[in-house]
Amino acid sequence: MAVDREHILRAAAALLTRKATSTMDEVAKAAGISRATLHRQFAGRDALIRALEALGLEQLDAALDAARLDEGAAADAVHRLVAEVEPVAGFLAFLVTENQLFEGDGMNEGWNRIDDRITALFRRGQESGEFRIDLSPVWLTEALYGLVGSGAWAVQDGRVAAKDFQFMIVELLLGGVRRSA
Amino acid sequence: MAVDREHILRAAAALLTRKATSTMDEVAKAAGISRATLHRQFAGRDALIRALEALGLEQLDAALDAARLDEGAAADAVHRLVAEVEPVAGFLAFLVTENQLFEGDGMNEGWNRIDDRITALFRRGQESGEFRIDLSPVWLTEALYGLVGSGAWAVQDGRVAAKDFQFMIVELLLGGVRRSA
DNA sequence: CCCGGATGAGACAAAGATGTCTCACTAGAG
DNA sequence: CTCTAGTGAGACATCTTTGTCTCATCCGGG
Repeated sequence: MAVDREHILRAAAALLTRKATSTMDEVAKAAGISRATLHRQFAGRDALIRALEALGLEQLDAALDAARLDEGAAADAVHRLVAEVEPVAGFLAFLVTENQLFEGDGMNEGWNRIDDRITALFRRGQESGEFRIDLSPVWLTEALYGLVGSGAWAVQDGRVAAKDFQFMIVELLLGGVRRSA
Repeated sequence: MAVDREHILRAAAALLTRKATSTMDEVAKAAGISRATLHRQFAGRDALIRALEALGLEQLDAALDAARLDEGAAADAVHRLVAEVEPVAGFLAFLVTENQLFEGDGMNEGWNRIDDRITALFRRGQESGEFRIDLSPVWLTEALYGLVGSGAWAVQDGRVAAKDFQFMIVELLLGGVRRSA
């Protein structure tokens, strides 16, 4: 009878990605449980958001692992990265927005780890001569987040086709990063 | 003794750009007026947000006018566009985020006008042969929003220098759009 | 100088969300 | 079958924000 904590988080993520201001009651209904049970699993809204953050970081880390960022050409790694991140793009956009609210207090160290891994990829591309060096790896990482977020929203709003997600982002990003540009 | 409505809006924009969940009381304090007076000027929070939206659209329209999007090379127009938009980048990011909450109901027609003007610029660049044609103007417009938003946040968080704002965005965007990429 | 309109401060109720608690019910283990 | 832990439903108080209202005060125009 034990509720599936993972299931609750995924339902909450799906709902909050669409409507970030959903109430605990709405989250509970979306997960198919009562508000009381939701509260038994997560002490409060903050705890739920933190748990979602942990889940998102976990999924991102897994995506980065699957993308094998330190193998082969950096450009190919970017391709794999965007491909692996696509399934969690909407969720990521939600977390990034939500994270901006946590200004100052307890910034989860996990974000720095993700940032570092992606930044390292861009730096590797620069050092290998694949990428131009007049755009900092930190900015490229931020830009990637922005493009992924824009892509996720554009797809969700139906302004662009979902099948073009990877192509659009990778082509635009790499085109600007490629040294031959 | 009449309060400066424009001043209130600018103060509200500056505050809400940093903390989107600020209360009416905080907004009033930031504007240097009482909550009662704030309420006399704007019927409620919704009215305030709508007024901010109108202000933002007005500023964006002015920025687009100043950028003379239909003059000269499309790439140069993009340069001018980013330069003109920079001062309102943070504000724009706030409005775009806030706008996503207004799902469905009264979408302000002004956004479509802005979208159309920028989309037309990219289309012009494609038709003149300056820009590659395998990335849709609609996506490029969305991507520009994403990059501007990322740039604004990165500058605000101190991750990149403010003086690099234009260069970073234009170089990354154009590099991906330039046909020779 | 006097008056009117606007403001600031604060009280007040209403609404929404949250967190806690109780109680009946049910599924599953033993 | 019985017992128990976990669940759903809902009541309840609390907190925050919002929107309204009143009243004293102040500033400027006539």
